[in-house]
Amino acid sequence: MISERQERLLQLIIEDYIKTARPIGSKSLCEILDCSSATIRNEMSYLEDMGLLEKTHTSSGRVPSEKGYRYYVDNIMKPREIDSKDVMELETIFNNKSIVLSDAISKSMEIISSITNYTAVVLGSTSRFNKVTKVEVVPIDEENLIAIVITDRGHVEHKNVKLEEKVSVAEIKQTVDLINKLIVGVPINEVSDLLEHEIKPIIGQYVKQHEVLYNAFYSAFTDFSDNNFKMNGTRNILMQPEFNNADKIRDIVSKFEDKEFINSIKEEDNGVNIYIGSENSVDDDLTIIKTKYNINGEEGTLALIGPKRMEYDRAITLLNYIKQNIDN
Amino acid sequence: MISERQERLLQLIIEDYIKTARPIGSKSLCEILDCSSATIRNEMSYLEDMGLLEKTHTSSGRVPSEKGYRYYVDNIMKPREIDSKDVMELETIFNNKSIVLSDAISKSMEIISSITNYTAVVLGSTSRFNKVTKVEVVPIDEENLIAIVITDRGHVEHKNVKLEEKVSVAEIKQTVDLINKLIVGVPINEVSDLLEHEIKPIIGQYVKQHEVLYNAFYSAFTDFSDNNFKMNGTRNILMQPEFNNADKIRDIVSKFEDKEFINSIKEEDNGVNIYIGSENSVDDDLTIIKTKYNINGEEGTLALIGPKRMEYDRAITLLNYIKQNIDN
DNA sequence: ATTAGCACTTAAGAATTTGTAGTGCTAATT
DNA sequence: AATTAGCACTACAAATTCTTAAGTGCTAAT
Repeated sequence: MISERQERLLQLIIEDYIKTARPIGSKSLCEILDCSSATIRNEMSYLEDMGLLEKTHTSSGRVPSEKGYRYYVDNIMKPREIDSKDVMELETIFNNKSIVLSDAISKSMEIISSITNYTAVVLGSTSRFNKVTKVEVVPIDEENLIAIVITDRGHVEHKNVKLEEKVSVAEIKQTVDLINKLIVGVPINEVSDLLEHEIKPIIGQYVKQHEVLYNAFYSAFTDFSDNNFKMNGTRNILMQPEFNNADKIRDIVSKFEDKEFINSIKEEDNGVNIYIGSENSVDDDLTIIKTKYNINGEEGTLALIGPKRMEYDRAITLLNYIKQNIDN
Repeated sequence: MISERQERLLQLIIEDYIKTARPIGSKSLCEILDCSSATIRNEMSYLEDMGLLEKTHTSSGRVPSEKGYRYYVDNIMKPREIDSKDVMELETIFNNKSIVLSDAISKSMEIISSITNYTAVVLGSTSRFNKVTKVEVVPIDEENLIAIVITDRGHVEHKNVKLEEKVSVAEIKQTVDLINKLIVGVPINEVSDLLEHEIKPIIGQYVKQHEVLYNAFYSAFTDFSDNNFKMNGTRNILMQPEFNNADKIRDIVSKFEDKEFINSIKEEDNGVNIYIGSENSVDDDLTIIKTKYNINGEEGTLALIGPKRMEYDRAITLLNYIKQNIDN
């Protein structure tokens, strides 16, 4: 068990370390805890035995361990009130009635990145439950056409398609009409099945060059994974003093280059999830806090990436604020 | 003036330095140039006086100066035949008839980045001369709609629009029909003018809530600058030994974060342009080679970013190869 | 339970040493 | 006149040592 004083000590060490990024020595806390450095050393030693603190070398001050941060987040930290300075800019975004939600989200994450100096990620993806509202095809010339799919939640997907052979405009129109008749209202995760099993045979009956056209549309409809991915303030995280090392920075930049990296983290629950160091699969030296939103079938992921000594309370509060605003 | 032997020496030094990234000493070239190191030192000293070589310190070997690279590119280097290994993968992409040009470009730049270990950039933008083929509006609910604009060259732009007040479906349809009637065939750079001076007054006559609708469409049509920007292999450039320094890497990453950075370089001519070090406005330690394509009104920029000791001949040849393939 | 006191540890920085890869210059050689 | 051998010199780079400062743990006294 951990005494009240020990918990208070842990809090002081973590919060100091978050600010300064330097190991904390026993002497520096004497006044605050109103006892001698020896006493503090004893307590520190106990916290180290519990795995909550670490030393960088035998005679160094203490640094929070991953477990220490976890303890702090779970037991000590209180979700702080959102800062009035912070909220100002964000509020104007969400109050602006003429701004579309997805833009509001991007914009607000930009702001969060810049005020926290962490890296913000928005990964918007269309829910599988979006239903097709309309399929539109615009011929460009005899070989090229554009297929556009619109869902009931306002998601638009378009794809340039190159036909391997020339196909008459009439046939294209016929095909599209057929598809439209059969496909509207179908959730997009069922589209490819439907295409293959129901629509394909029918096209075959009516359309001469059905193979060519079918292939073209099939590829247009199945490639729905064109996620919109936005990252703000990559540089911010690199500026943190713990990453003052060329190889470490290269490593992080490399990881960020794969746009799927954020998906490698499995969600725990529906709230704001915190992955400290090795709890995330991206990098042991990073903390990633992450949440999902799902508003009318448009779903997405928000994440904030910082060093392990992140200002947890502030970051969580901010991310929560955005989530609240999206959900309302 | 520079003698033949001096030019040969310069070439040897540059090509060696491109490979090794280490200063070249006089002794190492004795055998190749068939003379003593003292002679080479004399020649080197002359090349240094000409500003083509530099030393990192008084007793170091020589390193090419920016002027040296420039001389090399302008006078010594011969555009080398494209490597058969390099061309293989690229060829299959451009020979694949069912792949759309813009995808072929992205894909091939990806490959170039990975085989050269430089960073590749594709910045596609729609030419101002694309003409509007169709305007489509899909209502999502009473407050939201999607405006889609398609051009004759296959460019699709869509925008979610939030109406400040509820507008009847009939009115929306009326407005769209009006716009469609007047706007099809107009180059997109003239659209906003047309909207303002010709269409606005007409909408005013027929449509009750013309203000709301007009504002919505105006913002949808003017925001055409949604360039598609792709960068491959950011990490590659950071791995170069000359950037083995945390601050330098941070600096470069920061510069790359602004998607407009590549536009800050002014094109010289229509071919493949080379900007060595301070010749580009991005970073004194980088060389950027850059070219434009314009095929049927779809135009864009390709760039390859490497260290100053870039394999100029190879990089130029590769970029040229892509350009050729796009143009045909 | 707390604390004063002291021996001990380690990293980090400064100063010193040593080695090495190179230079420039001069005088001799071709 | 161009080339080269020879040598004194330079500056970094890597290894070594020295010094300091900030911390610890432990013991014995309070």
